[in-house]
Amino acid sequence: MTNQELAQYLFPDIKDVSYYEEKYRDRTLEEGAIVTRFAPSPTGSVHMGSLYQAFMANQMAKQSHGVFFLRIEDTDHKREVENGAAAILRDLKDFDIVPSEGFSIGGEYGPYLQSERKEIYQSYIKSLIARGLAYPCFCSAEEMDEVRKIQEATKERIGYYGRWATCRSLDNDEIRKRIDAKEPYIIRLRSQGDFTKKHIYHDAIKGDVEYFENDMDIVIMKSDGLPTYHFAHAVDDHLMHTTHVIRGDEWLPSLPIHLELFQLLGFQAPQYAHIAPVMKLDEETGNIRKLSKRKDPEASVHYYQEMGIPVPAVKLYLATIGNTNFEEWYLEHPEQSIDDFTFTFDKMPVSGTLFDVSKLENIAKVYFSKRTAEQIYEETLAYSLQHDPSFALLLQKYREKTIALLNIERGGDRPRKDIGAYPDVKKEFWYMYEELFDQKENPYQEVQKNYHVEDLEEYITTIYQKGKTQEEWFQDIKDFAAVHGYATSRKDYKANPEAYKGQVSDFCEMIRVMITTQTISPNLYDLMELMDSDTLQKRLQLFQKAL
RNA sequence: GGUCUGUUGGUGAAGUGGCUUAACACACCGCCCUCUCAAGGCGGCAUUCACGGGUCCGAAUCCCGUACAGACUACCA
Repeated sequence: MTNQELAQYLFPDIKDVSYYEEKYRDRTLEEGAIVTRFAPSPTGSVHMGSLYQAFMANQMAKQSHGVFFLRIEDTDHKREVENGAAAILRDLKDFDIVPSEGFSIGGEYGPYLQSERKEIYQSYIKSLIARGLAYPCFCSAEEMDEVRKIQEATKERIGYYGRWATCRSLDNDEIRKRIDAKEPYIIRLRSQGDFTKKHIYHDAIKGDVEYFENDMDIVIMKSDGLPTYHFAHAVDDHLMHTTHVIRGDEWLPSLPIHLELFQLLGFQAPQYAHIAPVMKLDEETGNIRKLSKRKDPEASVHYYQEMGIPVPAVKLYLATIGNTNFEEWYLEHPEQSIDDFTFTFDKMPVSGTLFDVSKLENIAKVYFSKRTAEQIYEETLAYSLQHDPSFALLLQKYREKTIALLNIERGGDRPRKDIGAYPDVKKEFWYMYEELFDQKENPYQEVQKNYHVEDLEEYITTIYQKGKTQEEWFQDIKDFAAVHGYATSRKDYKANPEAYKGQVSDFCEMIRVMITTQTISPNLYDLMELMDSDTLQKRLQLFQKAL
């Protein structure tokens, strides 16, 4: 029995590869357009590391007027999660990463679900068998375990290659007999590689990497008739005309396999770009490791939605770690957006990036500082409706007041930067809502100081008036403080601290603590302007009682 | 065990043989300013680029070795 006859016998109804080559023609795109993809397994919600990859791939395609498509790699049904693919699509959409083609979107290079491409893969496997470049293998899992044990004991390379590849030399007629006898089998590649030959591949991100030719007769078709990742990757990315394979660097070690597959199949290999993983410091072991979906809450993209960190801030962070020169560029062009920046592969980090939470926070704060009070109000309301309904009610009740609060020191060259997430609005201004203030028992955190409450009472009852300008207001405080023994200049006070009760700033701190219970708050003048006189009186009495 | 990749301050990092007495950003600390809080400004924070050799007039940058970390080594992707 010849190889051709064996191929025909194994896959009698499978079309010739020329059919598919004809069907999936070259894309017509402009010069330099990047065709790339996001190709996850349908295991449910997207992981931060995957989102990062999808984000970069999307930017690369977009900026080059190329294509970013979504392919679902569901060749392993054991891993599959119900509605996993839909969850992926939704997560991507939440982050404004919208493929232009692919699963549940459509396109001319589909189907984009690998389990629906079985005949396509088999067509190429058939051609490989016909050319003697693939063969059925009947080795059982138990046999393979035995071989591995021997290889471990003798310290040989582990795998199915060379003299270990026992099914490699099976006679075609015997193969046929065993298949007729319903013996289960898989299809392996008949590797032509030589493990002693070393080459250099230029990865778009990693640069030159050294590798030995692959000589493993890897499995290309499983006993269920579906391909393995390696084979599906080669066939799909060829037929879908992917120019750049952007994927995690855990794939780097299988590069030799993929290169050989492309070569034996007669395909032009794509440009590979292996992305370094997002890492995290494991507090238990003290080691750095890949961010894990199971162990780390921040690995889930939903975490950021829960925490109230806006999507654009997360994307800004991804851009920051994605291209090392992005951060500086953004600093120089604060009014521009991510899409105005041109990402390049060679500016992507080569080694793993530690997930930097404080950096994210800072980026979020800067992001918030550029938004308007109305925008923040609306978004905080939307967030609170889901996560903090009672606060949402207050926001609705005091809409104008809240916007006015959010407007304090907003805009201009030096905006405040104290809101980094939606819940911060409550943390920042809770004391301005009577309902929340009343709920707190003994709220004052800073009563250790020797405050002169009698001065405070006098100031509130006789001096303070709403409706003045900030300059007038402050002049009043200064005058009052001076009369009551506070230093009006820092230098005076420093020169002779014994002579004063304190500085004007100490007097102001007292007012601040009385109103807000804390020593840090937005501009006191604005807060007082937004508080009615009854409330002010109440706060004064409460404060006196607390001291 | 084997193969591959990486290693620059607390963190992200720039750096591709001389312009580096190692940018920039975050964090932290200090000072200044605004006669309030922030914001802002200035300064401090690696005399040294994991370690050991080598090449060179000259190395964080090139080569070799060691250590450490990570990934892969499935009919998982």
